[in-house]
Amino acid sequence: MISGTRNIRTFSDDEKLVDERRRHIVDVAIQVFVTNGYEKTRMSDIAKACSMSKGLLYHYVSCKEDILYLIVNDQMQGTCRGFGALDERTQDMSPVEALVEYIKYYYGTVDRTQDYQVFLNQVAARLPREDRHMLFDANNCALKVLDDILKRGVASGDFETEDTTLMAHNILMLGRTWADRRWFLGSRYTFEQYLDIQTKVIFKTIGLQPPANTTATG
Amino acid sequence: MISGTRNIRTFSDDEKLVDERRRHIVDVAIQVFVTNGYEKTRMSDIAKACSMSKGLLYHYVSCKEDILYLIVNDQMQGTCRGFGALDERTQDMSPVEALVEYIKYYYGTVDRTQDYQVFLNQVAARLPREDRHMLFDANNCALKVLDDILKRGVASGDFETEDTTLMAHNILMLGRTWADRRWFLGSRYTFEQYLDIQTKVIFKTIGLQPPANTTATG
Amino acid sequence: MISGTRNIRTFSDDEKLVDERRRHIVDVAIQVFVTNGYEKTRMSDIAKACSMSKGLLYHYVSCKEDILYLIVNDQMQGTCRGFGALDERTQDMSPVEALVEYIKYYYGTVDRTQDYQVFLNQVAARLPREDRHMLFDANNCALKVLDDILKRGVASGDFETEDTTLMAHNILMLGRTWADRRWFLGSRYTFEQYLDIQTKVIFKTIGLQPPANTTATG
Amino acid sequence: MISGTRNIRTFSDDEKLVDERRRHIVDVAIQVFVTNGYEKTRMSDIAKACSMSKGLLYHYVSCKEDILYLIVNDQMQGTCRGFGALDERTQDMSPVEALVEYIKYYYGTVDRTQDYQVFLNQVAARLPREDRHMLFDANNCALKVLDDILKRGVASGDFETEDTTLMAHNILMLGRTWADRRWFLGSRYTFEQYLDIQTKVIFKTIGLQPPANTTATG
DNA sequence: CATGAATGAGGTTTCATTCAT
DNA sequence: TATGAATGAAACCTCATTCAT
Repeated sequence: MISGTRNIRTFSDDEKLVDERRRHIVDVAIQVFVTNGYEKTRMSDIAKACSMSKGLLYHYVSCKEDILYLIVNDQMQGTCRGFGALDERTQDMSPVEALVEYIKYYYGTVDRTQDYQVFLNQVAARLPREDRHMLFDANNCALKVLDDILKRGVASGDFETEDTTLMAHNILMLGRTWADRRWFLGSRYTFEQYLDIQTKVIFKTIGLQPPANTTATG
Repeated sequence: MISGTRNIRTFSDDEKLVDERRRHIVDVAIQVFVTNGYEKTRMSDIAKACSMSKGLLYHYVSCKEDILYLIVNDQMQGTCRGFGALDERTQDMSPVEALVEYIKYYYGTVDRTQDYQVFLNQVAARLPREDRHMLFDANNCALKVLDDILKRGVASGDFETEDTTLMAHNILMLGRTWADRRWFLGSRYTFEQYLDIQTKVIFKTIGLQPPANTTATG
Repeated sequence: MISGTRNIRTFSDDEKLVDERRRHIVDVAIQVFVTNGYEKTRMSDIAKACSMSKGLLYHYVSCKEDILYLIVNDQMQGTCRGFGALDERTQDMSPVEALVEYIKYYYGTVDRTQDYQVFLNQVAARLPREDRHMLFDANNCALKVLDDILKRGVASGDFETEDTTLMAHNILMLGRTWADRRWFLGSRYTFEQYLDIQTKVIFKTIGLQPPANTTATG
Repeated sequence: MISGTRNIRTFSDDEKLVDERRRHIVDVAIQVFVTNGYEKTRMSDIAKACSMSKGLLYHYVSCKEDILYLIVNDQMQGTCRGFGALDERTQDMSPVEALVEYIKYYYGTVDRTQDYQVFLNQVAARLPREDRHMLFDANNCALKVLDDILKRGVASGDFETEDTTLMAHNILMLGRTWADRRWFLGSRYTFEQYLDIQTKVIFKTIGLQPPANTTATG
């Protein structure tokens, strides 16, 4: 399930076990990496956090970089799956509803994966060049869905914007910011407030009246 | 001149020489760090790039982290100085003029220091906690000036925005994005185009007509 | 049957099964060792090549060195048995016939066990001191039989040589050489040619006319 | 001077020092390898034997295999140089004198480098394929000189042998044997005796009267 | 009897930092 | 002031061996 394109050496033939263990390793390692930083984290730290011996860890992964790959790949697949579902879900909505749904979904995701977002900033440059495409792919996944919504809105006359792609990009970036600058934003707004205000700002930017009720739960 | 709050061990008494050498180290090291990453860069790499021996490098710096500190500190001081000057320069302008000037200045700075911006993402988490304040300070420096401009604009009725601080923050973030996402934006826009479009977007967001002529070259 | 002096731990009481399995392990392991080298071969490689689990392998052998011991011991016993039979077979022959028979037999053995011979060079120094005697024993086995033949030949006036033991040793060494230097000799002679020429050389060395017909196929 | 074809990573630019240190490492490491075996020897063992820290050892050598390469390369170059000189020295001699000189030289070399010869047997199979040529080269070096001598002797009617190359090879192998089987030969002969007897045997093999006086020093 | 997941000691290699010259 | 040889702690990774199932 985490297994993407790259093939990672294993000493076990039990595919189910390997997936399970890698799932565990990914879940644990990301926490350790986020806390200590990628470079400062030793393989033994990860092993300990996984309640495994170093040796066993190396049964499922052939080197430290593999873990990085697994983490990024896992997140990227999750991202794409999430936006795929969102895309379908918003097909029947009006552009405005779809936009609101999108923002709510994406900003929520950022909020839930703050640690990962920050971590990604640190390690993106470390990823071997042949693996960078994952970042592009995930970005495009997210962008495409929003771009479509904006295009529909422009076509229907709901939205005013010259460049839907840049607008989509901007909306994404302001979401990402919630993670990048939590040390600044976190002390000023709750997530709900941030979502609310930014939604209003975005609405205004594309020439819409602010939504009556953005957050579903109120 | 680069020496901020932190005191860094030196074996030299000639303060002028120390500053000169540190200036050189900072300028060179940032390039090396940006190219290879902080962790992958060895002290000997830096020494070689500086045309110094390792021993001499350690005359001006007591450890690798010192170099990181010097780099960030240098940039942060530059930032604050720049925004200080900008602040004075915009005092006599109308809010609209000041805003345009601000955006032009900040986005230009981001463009010129792209590498540093990206590098900072990687190493921010590595900075010892007692040095993180530099990031806050630089951020506040930049934010304060813009916030003032926005507040003046709101007061004068030129701008419409509920939360000037968030708006200022957004404007900054969209500038930073030019560096963070150059792999996406760089292939779609020249810097001038990006500046132009984002200025328009910002204007719309705060209820202004787009400026007649934002970029100097038109 | 393979079990020599040393007692090797087993988890099985079924002696016949143990012998059978060890026979298999020895036959397979020597191939793997010869291909990869003793040190580079992992126990899991051997287990896999034997179509066993590592655990089962350890039922018949207590450590890696045991396998080495079993291999050398097996070969050494085979050698001694072979030369024992040869000894009996040549008792009734004339010294000249016996010598020819000996050379044919020994050189043929070397040819058939080339890999083992080369392998032995690599690992002889690795054998624990208390197991080295196997090499001496096998050497003496082979030497004794030949020495006897030469002595008979000298006594009968057929052979001329001052030092039968050294002569015997030389004859053995030139046989071993077929394995040691196959990268040189193999491209110049077939085994039959090599056997033929060396037999002639040996004959001349001990003052005999070359044999009319040494190899069976002529 | 030890530097052959392969380029080995260094952290020092002082070529003279590097050569000197590598010379030392080679001289020491071969002793350690011979005593403990290549695989059982740890880099720290070599470092200690060289009175260096592990780290310094790695300044002159990039991995354990490099040391093996240096040793083999060094010996092989020494071999070729030695046989080159021998070749020149024997040009003006009669074939018989040249042969005696050759045997004395080669067998003496084997005697002096016993440890290395045995070591080479152990590690030949470990050498990366691209480095094996060194063994061929050294072998050919030695063989060529002897082959020439034998050919001259055959041409002059001094020697009788059908196949000079095989004869040369045999002579070499019986020399090598002094090292390979010192555990057998060493207890029966002194080196001088061995040299003496084998010279006689070789003489007889090529149809010569035994030399009046083989060992120069008597 | 049979399996292969699990262990952890131990080996190789790296590199920030020191210090004699 | 300037050098770079030297150090050694610490990281990564391997694999013989064990043992619960």
